[in-house]
Amino acid sequence: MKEILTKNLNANQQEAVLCTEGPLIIFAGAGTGKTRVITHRIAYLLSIGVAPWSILAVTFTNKAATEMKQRVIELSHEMGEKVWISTFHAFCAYFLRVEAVKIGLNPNFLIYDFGEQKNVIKDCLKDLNLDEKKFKISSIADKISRAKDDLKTPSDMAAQAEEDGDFMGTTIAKIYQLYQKKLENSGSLDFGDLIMRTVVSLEQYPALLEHYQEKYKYIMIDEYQDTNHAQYMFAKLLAAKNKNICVVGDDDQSVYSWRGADINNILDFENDYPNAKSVKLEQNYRSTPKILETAHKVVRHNGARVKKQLWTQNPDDGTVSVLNAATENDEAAKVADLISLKSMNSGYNLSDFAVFYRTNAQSRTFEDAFRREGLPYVIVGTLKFYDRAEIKDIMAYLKLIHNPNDNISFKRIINIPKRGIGKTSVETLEKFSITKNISIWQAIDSVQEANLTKGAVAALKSFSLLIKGFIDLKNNTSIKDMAEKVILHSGYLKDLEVENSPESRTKIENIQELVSAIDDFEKRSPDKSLAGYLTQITLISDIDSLDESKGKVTLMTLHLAKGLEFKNVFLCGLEKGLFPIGESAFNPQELEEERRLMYVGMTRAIKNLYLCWATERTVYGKTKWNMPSRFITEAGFREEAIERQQNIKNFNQGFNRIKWNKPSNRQHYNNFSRAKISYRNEDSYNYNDELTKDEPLYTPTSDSSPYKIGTIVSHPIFGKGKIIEKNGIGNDLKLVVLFETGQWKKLLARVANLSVIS
DNA sequence: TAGCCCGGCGTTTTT
DNA sequence: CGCCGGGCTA
Repeated sequence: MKEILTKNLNANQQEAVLCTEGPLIIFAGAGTGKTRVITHRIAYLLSIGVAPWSILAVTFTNKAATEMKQRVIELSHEMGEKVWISTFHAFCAYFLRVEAVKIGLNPNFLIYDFGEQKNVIKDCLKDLNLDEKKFKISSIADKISRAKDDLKTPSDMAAQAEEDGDFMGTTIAKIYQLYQKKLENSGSLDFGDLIMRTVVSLEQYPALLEHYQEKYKYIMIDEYQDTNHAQYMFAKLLAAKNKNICVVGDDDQSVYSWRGADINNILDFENDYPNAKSVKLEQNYRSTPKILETAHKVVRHNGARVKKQLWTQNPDDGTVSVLNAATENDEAAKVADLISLKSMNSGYNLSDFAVFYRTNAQSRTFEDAFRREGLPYVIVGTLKFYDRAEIKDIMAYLKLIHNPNDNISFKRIINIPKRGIGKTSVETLEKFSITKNISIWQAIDSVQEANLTKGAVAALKSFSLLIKGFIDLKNNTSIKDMAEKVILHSGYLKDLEVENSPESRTKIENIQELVSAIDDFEKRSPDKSLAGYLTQITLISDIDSLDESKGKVTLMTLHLAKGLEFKNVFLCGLEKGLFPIGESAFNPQELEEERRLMYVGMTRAIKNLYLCWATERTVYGKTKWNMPSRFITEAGFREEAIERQQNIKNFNQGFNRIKWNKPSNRQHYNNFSRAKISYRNEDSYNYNDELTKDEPLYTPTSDSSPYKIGTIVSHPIFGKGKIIEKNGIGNDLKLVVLFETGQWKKLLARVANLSVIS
């Protein structure tokens, strides 16, 4: 068995797999077979007689957890099924549900997502008479979340603020306190509570802690570099008895400090567990040596890191190159061109391409360019399916049916669809409920006392009847039927049907999708309760369903790219001020995190890596001239010369001529390549010839040459390329060809020796 | 109560 | 530039 489980592993991987007892830290660099090691280690534990229910493996994403679980099952079959593999949050939610009574928690608690958290905070500000302009909701939400990450209670926060003489902090502590009270009143927990309540309960109830310590004799924590203090304590408490804790991570890929992750957890592991064994996985199975070298050149600029360097036996093919564009539209157009070129002529599928950017706002130009080019793409975003308004509305109904005291859900749907219960009515009712110390729902029953208009009272009564009707059905109706009844009887669907706009039709489709997702859940999940469903929903995200994007280019932020790999990667917007973003260049710690993000992005690439930047970029309606990102120079691309051509005016005339005379799909090549900038490293040249200033960019329509814009050609030295500009005719015909390496050349057709491919 | 207009604001976001 | 939310008006 041991042989079977280790024969496909390298020496270091084997060492990690076979080390089962005592604390172990595995530094697993990008693409070094981390999941392989974790899953084999679990399988090995099972093979030597460890009971499956005594192994606990936690990660951060559902995607990682699902994948891990699947691979463990492949290796260990039924035994693998019984191993607990999940996210921190899912485990804690389960723990709190099971132990709720013991630890004084409402066992029917639901989980508030970020949007609901913000609504609660908004209510708190109103109650405390605080100005939303002074106390920004999202920043308060952030502070409260960070406090929970650090296991700080409202009074901890208040004490700290007083010690520091921090008036703002004192107020935030008050908000935090009220916020907790409101969560408790509505029987809800937020994400941070899941972890914090678990840790606090384990600390508070020694018998409980001992039980779980006994149960989980082997603990594995994935992505350890991203753990926050609460998660760190969680692992530490559970492992304290048996000390069989195995953490896996890569300090070079820690990019979530702004969410409370503490990179010191991984850096200090060997101090926490003095007899810990440490294994470094440095052989990379993903990328070319060139990509790894370039990525290392960047990340080695960081001070706070464990020294290590990835190496590989992979062949040294593929390219790393810098792609400069004139504007953000030009950047997107060039990327789109390269992708269509390579996918049509070099045997790549569209799903082999990914475009990464630092901010979500950058996705727009790519969407435009891809649509123009007819390239299918998928944006993996933060807007989850379950974040869509119509989905949240239906979910709010379900939540309210589950727990009518949920004020946030109540307020969300009280007037959706419109029932004539406006802001003022709700406000009056809520104030009334606060004075009576009951939920808004409960207040409806004594609504006569609340000084409301007759119409509002009647509307509230009928709303109350509607919800009560649903509640009566709750125990003998499936969730799917319940959802369908809600959609129908609330009038929600009817409103959308009457509207009959493209948007409303999309909403109806989404709602239908929700119903089938619910159906699916009820068929597959062992826990078919409404509470089970609502919990599961809150804990999933967009990226979990990424696999479906076959045949499409993937667009996403760098943060979402972690853990993925693509044959061709475009890192875009590599400009000063954009990446590293904002002021972070001035703060060493933030700069190092940005650099790790760059490293994460680079190490996603299997074959070809493009570092893209635009000389000019319009952000928030303002056009700015940019310098290339320091990460480009750190990657070893020497800045040979930067000389900007300012002749934009002349150029725009050319643009206009193209636009009016030939409204083709090429118009996004306006102000093409005005920057004369060249970069080189050892074996990757990227020299942009300067275009002659006065040439007309107008392309004659009567032209018999085989070279058209969009034609794919092959050059004896530069390889395959696509014609993206042409000027002149006959012997003077000049072409601008964008080659697969990302470099582009201006060529005189007469002498260039091009052959037409398609 | 509901719809419109204006002003402020705009990193990243595993759960 | 474009979105969202608050405040004002019909």
